[in-house]
Amino acid sequence: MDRSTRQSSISFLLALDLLYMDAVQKRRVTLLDIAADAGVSRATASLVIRNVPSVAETTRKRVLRSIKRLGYVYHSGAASLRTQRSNAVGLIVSDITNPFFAEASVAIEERLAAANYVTLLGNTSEDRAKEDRVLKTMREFPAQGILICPALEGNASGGASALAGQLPIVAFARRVPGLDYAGVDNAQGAQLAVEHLYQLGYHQIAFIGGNPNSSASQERVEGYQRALTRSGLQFDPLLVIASAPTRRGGYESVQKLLQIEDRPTAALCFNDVVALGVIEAIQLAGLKVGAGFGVIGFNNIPDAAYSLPGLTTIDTSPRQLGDAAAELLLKRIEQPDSPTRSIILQPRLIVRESCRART
Amino acid sequence: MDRSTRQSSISFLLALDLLYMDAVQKRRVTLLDIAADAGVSRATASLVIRNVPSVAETTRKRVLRSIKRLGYVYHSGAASLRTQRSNAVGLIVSDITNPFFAEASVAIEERLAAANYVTLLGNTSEDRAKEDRVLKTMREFPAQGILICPALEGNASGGASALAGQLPIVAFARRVPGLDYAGVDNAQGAQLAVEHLYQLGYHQIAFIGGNPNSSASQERVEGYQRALTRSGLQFDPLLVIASAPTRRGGYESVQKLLQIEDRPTAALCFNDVVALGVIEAIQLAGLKVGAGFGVIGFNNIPDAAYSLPGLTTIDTSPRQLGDAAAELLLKRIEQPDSPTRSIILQPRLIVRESCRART
DNA sequence: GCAGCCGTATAGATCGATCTAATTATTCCA
DNA sequence: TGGAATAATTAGATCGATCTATACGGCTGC
Repeated sequence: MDRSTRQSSISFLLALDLLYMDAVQKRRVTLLDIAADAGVSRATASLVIRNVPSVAETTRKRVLRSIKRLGYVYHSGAASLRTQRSNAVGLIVSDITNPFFAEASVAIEERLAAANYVTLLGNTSEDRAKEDRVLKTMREFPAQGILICPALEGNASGGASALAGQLPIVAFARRVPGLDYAGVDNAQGAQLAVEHLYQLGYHQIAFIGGNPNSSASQERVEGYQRALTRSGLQFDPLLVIASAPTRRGGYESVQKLLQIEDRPTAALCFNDVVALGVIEAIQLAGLKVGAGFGVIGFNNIPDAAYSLPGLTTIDTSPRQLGDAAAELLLKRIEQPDSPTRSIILQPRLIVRESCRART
Repeated sequence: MDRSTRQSSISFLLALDLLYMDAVQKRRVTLLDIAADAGVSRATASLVIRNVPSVAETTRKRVLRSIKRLGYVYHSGAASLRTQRSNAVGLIVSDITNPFFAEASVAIEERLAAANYVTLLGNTSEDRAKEDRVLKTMREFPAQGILICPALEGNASGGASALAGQLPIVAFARRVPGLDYAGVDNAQGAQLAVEHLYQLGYHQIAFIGGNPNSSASQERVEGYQRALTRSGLQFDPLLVIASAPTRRGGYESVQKLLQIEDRPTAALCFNDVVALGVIEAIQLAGLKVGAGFGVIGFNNIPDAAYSLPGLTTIDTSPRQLGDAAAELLLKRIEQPDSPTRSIILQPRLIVRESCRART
């Protein structure tokens, strides 16, 4: 069946086609079919589906009727090839199982969808090799831009850095040298937390959790240290206990914490999930979270409000973060050669019951 | 600059091109450029990048060198158009913020990536309108198949059902009539839980959480009811308390629970997150979770092991679920006309401390 | 009556790959 | 050494849309 002859003997071949569709194979209905059916050219049909105003009302109606009648489905892949815009953006997350990233991802997906982009998801599970694979796939797709929270291990995303000039790409939550960045003022957040603890009378403060490779962790430790110094307290590297950023990580860190002589009276945790693990373990050890032992988290995930005791934490609003990151990327797609930008969100202290005035 | 003339006067124009690339605009390097540079045809270049063996070793090397030299990037979008395979699959989740779905999504993304598919993410936030929009976008993309956990509100995904014949599509975690389905034997899980409670001496058992519109919830309530009956207990609709499937939902449900005369002594919760909320609220009310009041969750999320007390729960292995769902979809993409299939995973009881023998 | 213009419609080239069918090089064996 | 068999290569069509440049009919105004 020769495609180019179809236009000439419209209705006859159409009937044939419909028969074939059910019996042999469902051939895709294309603009050419629509054009033939409506008695216009491919070009005109294209104008109609794109809502270009220069089409006479009567023809538009006729084309729309054909579209409905034949069950036409738009093929954006084909359009992408011609327009050179795939309307796809890659979202690379180190661990979408982490509530903070999950929230941020939702915000990103929403913002992108609103701007008419499809989100390509890649979860790296903190694995650099997987990250490189995903990056490659997305670039070849080709995605019009990429949002990435780089996997840890090593200090920066080599793959992502390398693409910097070639593809709009924005880092979020973790810095990558040379890239646009949306993040939280981690140092400031940690500082707020430590000052709060200090004012309540906690003077032996540990920092629990976080991977030393992550910029987020580095910045938080930095703020922690700065606040200690400003309050006239001594910074002791032994009080910084690294762990996986999970509940389990927090739980297990407490064992180390309890072995320290001159045992800490409070802990600033890398994030809320870690903090919840710390709380369980501390309580299990017979200490009283809230009065005897102060705990502060980071991120203010929904669960934080419903733990017992309620978790005092630093709000970092992942949704805003995701929104900001998506916004940065959209801007960069528009202007690929603009200078790199950063958006740093200011965190807030949320006071609950997990650290009250020390008795 | 005429594209078709380029092939004839290779090196001269190439030099020009490179100059232009930096200065004016970076034109994409295509297979035609590679072919010209390597002194072969477009077709041969294509054979090389696809690793087709029928290419002489010397030409292969020559082409590969050109690819590297010109910095060629494969364009799968163009290939998709020709091969009619986009290598993209849509993943539509009602709420990826829910740890259960997050885990399942990770497994899905991994399985799809292994099969060389890109995952298009759509988060519906339980919003049917958003769901329809996402479905449309993905169908037009065009995705080769779709994995969907339909949004609630109404009882079935109208949009998804409608696409059943036209596009490979698999439902997971929540049933959709007429579609392939990967899910958990919810009734069986609930039954295990109730039997466990009964044997430990809890005879006044409530069911907390879950949206009556979700098939998962319906099935769990069904199993709950069946187990009660088998154990010779009375089913009381008042003991079934609906709520959002969140920590907050569980927390708030406890208020209603405590107002019931002849107050329940145990609760089977719709999921672990709800259960954690229930535990907090119950403890706040001065009851003792574990001995005085039994709580069982559903899903066995990582947090369940680290709550205090450890949460007895029904393991539903979201990763396996995601894996099974992806598997179903891949099979259906291969054989679009095969009869619909279901994979129902069998849950296991995980005993921890949140319900011990009733004292 | 004719140039000029506006509103519509369209033919044909194009995006960047792959596929088909045919062509050219090379090898092998009688 | 000739001719068949096999290996390697390629021209041109194709996927399904959009874009550019042009054509055409009708209307205005001088």
